[in-house]
This record gives sequence, structure tokens and C-alpha cells, in this order.
Amino acid sequence: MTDRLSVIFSALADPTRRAILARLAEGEATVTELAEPFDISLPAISRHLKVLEHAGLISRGRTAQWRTSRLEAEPLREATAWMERYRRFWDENFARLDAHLKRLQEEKS
Amino acid sequence: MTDRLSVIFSALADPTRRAILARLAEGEATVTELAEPFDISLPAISRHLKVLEHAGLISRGRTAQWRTSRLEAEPLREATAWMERYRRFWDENFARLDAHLKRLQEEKS
DNA sequence: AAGGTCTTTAACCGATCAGTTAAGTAACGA
DNA sequence: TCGTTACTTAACTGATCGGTTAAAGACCTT
Repeated sequence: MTDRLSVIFSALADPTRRAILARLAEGEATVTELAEPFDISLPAISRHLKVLEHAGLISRGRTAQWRTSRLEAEPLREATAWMERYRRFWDENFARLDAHLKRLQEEKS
Repeated sequence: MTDRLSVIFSALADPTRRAILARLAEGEATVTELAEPFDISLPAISRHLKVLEHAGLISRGRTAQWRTSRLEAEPLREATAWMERYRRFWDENFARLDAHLKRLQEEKS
């Protein structure tokens, strides 16, 4: 389980970690702020953050004694890209949508 | 870890299971066929299939002594939908793309 | 009914996971 | 320098995970 996608998906497999990401979508936050909504200890949160950081889903900074976390969604793009391969299996309008996206691509160039 | 998304993401967190899904994208297959590329025992594959089935990522049928698996990508749609919330954090062209998709929606109605 | 093929279940094992408490580290403020 | 706030590391625990081998089902063929 050393590959990138596995690390990303298993980071996302935990509801606490997904909730942390949701919170971070609203802006940077310190460890204590992130811990506040949960009924688990700070060390537990600290390790969740380490998992998210390891997956590249957050980056961390230090300001005085506070360690701030910041959302980095690039891994989500990778995970989404992997799933896109299966889009035709669920999306009836895939062909149409695909055409639109292709058009958009062409517009850009 | 009883929620649907967690079950889906942890099913996807294993490379063997993702490879099985990739194989199934090419069509239905029996357990032995699915096991063939891997260097692990049949019971191990059998349990991977149970995990995928439990996540709703495959459905299974019986034909004589063969149990065929079939890709069901709906959970991938759900997972993608969850990640979409973060799209603006990675996709520079999100606004533009979003506009296009909205236009597509309106066309449909 | 007996034997063969395909698959699952059971029992076990070592590793990893998510949590705990207790102790350690880092930076500030008096 | 001492105390306080913020966070991490260490050591432990019980549960889950991914694999194994051995035995049990399920269905076909003869």
C-alpha cells in the first residue's frame, strides 16, 4: 500500500478526516480549532492531521505556538481523475458532457 | 466507520481492489479470471470481492458454478460528488467550467 | 452416486489503525 | 526564568485488515 492513490483514498476513508477537510475549506485553522467539534483527544486529532499531510491533502505552517493547517486539494484532483475512467458506467449524459468539455478545451487553446 | 462514503473510500484504498475494478470495466468476469493477474490466493480475492460488493461497487450473479462480477459505478459518482465540493481548490478554470455545466443543465430543462 | 470444478467459509496470524493517557517540546508573556 | 498555552511523541490497547491453509458448499458431468 505504498502507492499514492491508496494513501489518498485511505486518508479519505475516515469520517473525522473528511470533516477536518470540510472545515478547512472555510479557511486555515489551528489544531485546537479543528479538534473542537470532535469528542476525541488532541493527540488523536494531531495524528489525523499527520495522515492528511502525508497524503498531501493539507500543508502546515507555524505561527508562534500555533500550527495552522491549510487545504491542498490537488490529491482530490488525482483521485477524481482516476474515477473519471468509470464515468461512462454511471453518467448517462457522459457523451454529451464529454463533448462539452472537449469544446471547452478547444476554446482554451 | 459505518457511513457509506467511508465504506466506498476504504474499498478503493486497496490497489488490488482498484485493479479488479479496472478489469471489470472491460466486462464481467468470474472469480478465477479476476484472480489470474495476482499472486494471492483465491480466498483472498473472494474477500476483496465481498468488500467491493459491500461498497456497492460490484454486483454479483451466478451461472452454474461460476460467480460473475459486474461493475456498478454509482458509488464512484457519490465519491466524486463529495470531492467536487473542493474543486475550486485545485481547478483554476473551475468558474468557467462551472458556467458551462450550468448552461448544459439549462439546455436539458 | 461419485468425482471434478469453482468458490466461499473458518480459523488463524502479523501488521496497521484509531483511540487512549502521560510525558515531552516549543513558543509566548510576565 | 517561570508558568501557560499549543501541540507532538511515546507507549499501550483493542479492533480491523489482508493474507494464509484447510475444509466446506454448490453445481455440473458421467
